[in-house]
Amino acid sequence: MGHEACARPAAGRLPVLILTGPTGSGKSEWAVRLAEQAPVEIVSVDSAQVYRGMDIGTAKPSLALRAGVAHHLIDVCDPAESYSAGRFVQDALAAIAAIHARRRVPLLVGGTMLYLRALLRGLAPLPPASAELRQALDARAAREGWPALHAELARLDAPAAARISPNDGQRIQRALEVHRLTGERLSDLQRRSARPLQGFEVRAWALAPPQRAQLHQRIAERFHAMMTAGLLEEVRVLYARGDLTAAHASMRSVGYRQLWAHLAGQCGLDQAVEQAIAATRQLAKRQFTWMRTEPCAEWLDPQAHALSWNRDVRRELATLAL
RNA sequence: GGAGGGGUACCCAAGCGGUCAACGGGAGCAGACUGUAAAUCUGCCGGCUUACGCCUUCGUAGGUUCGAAUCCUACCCCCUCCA
Repeated sequence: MGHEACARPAAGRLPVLILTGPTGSGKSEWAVRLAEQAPVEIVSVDSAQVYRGMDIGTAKPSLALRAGVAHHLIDVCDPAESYSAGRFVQDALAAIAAIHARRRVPLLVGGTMLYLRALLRGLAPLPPASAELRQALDARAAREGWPALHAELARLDAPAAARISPNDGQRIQRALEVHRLTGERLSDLQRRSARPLQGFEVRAWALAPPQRAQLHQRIAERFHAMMTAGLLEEVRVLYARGDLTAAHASMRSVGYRQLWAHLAGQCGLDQAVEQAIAATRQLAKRQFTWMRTEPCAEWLDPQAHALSWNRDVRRELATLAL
């Protein structure tokens, strides 16, 4: 993905491998199998696996598995905090550097496409979120409605407002926040961004199950398996902590959000499960949309290419002098 | 057997003579996406069509009417209550 992935290697650049795909496409298994047979360490690109205590619902690799194969950027954040794309870029670059220092190859695996894009194309130098500001903006939006704040944004940063829907509270909020924090327009700041992976040789693959219906089937089965594995209990523990709310980024994750609503008495369990499965399908669909706009990843059919991919990558890695 | 209530597009559901291919919601499909992104938002959503438009729909079959998802008749199915 990104232009780097298209460029053919200049000799001597350090390799960075990327394996992405929609939820349930099997990328984690592929990655682990490769890492068991090659000098590869896995860097998770997953906005939910970063949270501690969210294991079953995020399909997090088990501790036993992680003891055998190095995984990075898992369990790095408490669910009461919010992780972010900016933090991910920092953390991922640090992990990549550390892996290279061990003369091994980083394999970035995950489906959080914004994180991947942030790493490949870079983020503008924007300030991090301000909880107080956001709270104030939320309060105003509750009174006046987001369209009113959108109108304000149109006065402060017309180009940004033009791109953002008057109903897109999240983006209106961020644009206003950035303006308030920096005195500059988001649309100006976004013109500047470095390319974090510029110096590396990047190879990217995307697992794309060709049959949507089959993926949907898998997604449903996987969620039911999570329930059997104790997902409801896991969410109940988080619910019982007392310091988390449905508004936390962590608790808005697929599966957690719906089961949280059930625990809060807002719907029956069957309904929550059904909604969680639908939300997972929708997530997978959005991931496809990202994948289609990133022309530089090579698409693979997970059924057809599992063995050949593994073999080809190992062969390629063997030629690298680390 | 008797008394009520109901059958609307993939699902739920409004409509109760024209302005109805039929309000809403869900699901689905497509798209956007720069520090919340497993988030947030946008468009499409009976069929054919780029569109104008045309065609087929509101349990089934008839009927009333210039005109019916909406009124009448018969029939089929579902639910509740009484027997």
